[in-house]
Amino acid sequence: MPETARQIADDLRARIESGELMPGDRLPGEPSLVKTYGVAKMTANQALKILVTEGLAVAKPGSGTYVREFRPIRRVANDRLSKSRWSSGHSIWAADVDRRPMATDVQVYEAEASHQIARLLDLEHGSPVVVRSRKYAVEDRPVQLATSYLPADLVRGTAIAEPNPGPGGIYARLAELGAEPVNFAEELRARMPSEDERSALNLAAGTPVLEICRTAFTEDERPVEVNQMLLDAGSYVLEYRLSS
Amino acid sequence: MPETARQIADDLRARIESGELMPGDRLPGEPSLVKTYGVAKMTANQALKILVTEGLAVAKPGSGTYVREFRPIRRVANDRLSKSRWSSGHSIWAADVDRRPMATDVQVYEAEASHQIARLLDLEHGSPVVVRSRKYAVEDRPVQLATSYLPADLVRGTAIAEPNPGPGGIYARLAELGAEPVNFAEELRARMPSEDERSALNLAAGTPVLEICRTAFTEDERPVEVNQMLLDAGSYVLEYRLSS
DNA sequence: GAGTGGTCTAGACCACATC
DNA sequence: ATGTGGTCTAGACCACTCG
Repeated sequence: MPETARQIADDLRARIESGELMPGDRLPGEPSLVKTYGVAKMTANQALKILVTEGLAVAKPGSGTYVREFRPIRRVANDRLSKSRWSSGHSIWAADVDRRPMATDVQVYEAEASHQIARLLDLEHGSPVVVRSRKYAVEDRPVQLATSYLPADLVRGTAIAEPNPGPGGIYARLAELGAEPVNFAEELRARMPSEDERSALNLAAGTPVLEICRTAFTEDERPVEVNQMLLDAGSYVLEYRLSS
Repeated sequence: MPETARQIADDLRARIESGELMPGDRLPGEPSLVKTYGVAKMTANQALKILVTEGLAVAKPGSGTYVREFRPIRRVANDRLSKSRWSSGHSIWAADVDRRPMATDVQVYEAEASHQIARLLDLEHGSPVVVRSRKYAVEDRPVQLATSYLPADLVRGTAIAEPNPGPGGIYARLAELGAEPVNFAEELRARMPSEDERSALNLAAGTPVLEICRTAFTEDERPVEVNQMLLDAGSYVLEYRLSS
């Protein structure tokens, strides 16, 4: 009778999806599964691990394995300017709107542009760039890493090169420099995190990350900022609004 | 000496990230790891499985475990109308532009709107909707599932209720009905797939999915279509362009 | 202290690939 | 026919949490 671990996982998954086991509930433990299914302890362990890697459950050593909860943050890409006329409110996933990530651990320094960054910013390889690296957290839980790159020749000596760029953020400062960003291109991808990323974001196993690379352009199509973001996919729902 | 499986996985991961092992290369097999690390076979198995669930490797039973390749398709959300002035070409991830997904397995039928769909389409719960379900594939590999819902009162009896909606697709037909979609809202989320989804998309373990729910609105802000998509995250890079 | 998940071993059988 | 990954067992030790 092989395939046992998967079948146990299937059983438990069905009980989760049917609503019998609700988010936050404790799943049957390993000893319980050993008894009810007549399998070895390690098989029971693997069955639970399947649910964990699927993102359906979270293991708390010493306590139990629990059905995962999903309470995402809503990130509206067109936030700054869209008057959000059509379709505000018609959302498919419930999300806490009021929980807003706060920036922590801001680090600012100057470095040489990598090939990739240089290409995106229309710079020579090795040109100096100001790097702004920061972590965002909600209720002490990290949810996003972000690193911005700006041409050093443009922003050196301004508030943009300081940890706190002042009211309105770096975009307000860029506008004051005559380089207001008005167009944005976002490239987006989902994947599993590396070990480093998993520990930095304190991710449970089975949680993917959303990798976003946003380039900001001025009115005359000059790239002035590249922002590389890494989001905990279990904490975010992204929203985009597009018009013809 | 516990933590062995993770350490072996760390070693192999480092060799992948350093470029010593390239995409498509074969990783050391279980017997090899048993010898070089002096561990039990199952520990070697788990080490390889860690890399698989991280999406870094693909196991081919009977053959070996290989470094995964990433050759995404580019999906430009603003495709239809953006003149793509600023920043075409400045992309961060290499992507095959010419590989375009083709629709297969188109199914069209009428059903009653669920709570969710009814709310998004501004309909009464249980109102009739036309459902268009289809699968997209590239070179015989499935990459996307999509299901569209449209008010049956609007589209019943038109080409939209046929498997092949004709040139220009259903949006051209909607325009002919005086309900041309001009505004779109996309909600997006990444997560691990269910078993059903994994088999439908033929996903390797360790591959997340991108879940997109797009609502299309007419000029007078009336929702006329809800399209729920499920993308193989290992096959896609999404691009969005935003303007002030 | 009792219970939990996490991990490892040593050995076994299977289905499948490749040759 | 050989080698591969996939899985299971039975028993063991650990670190942790909880009452």
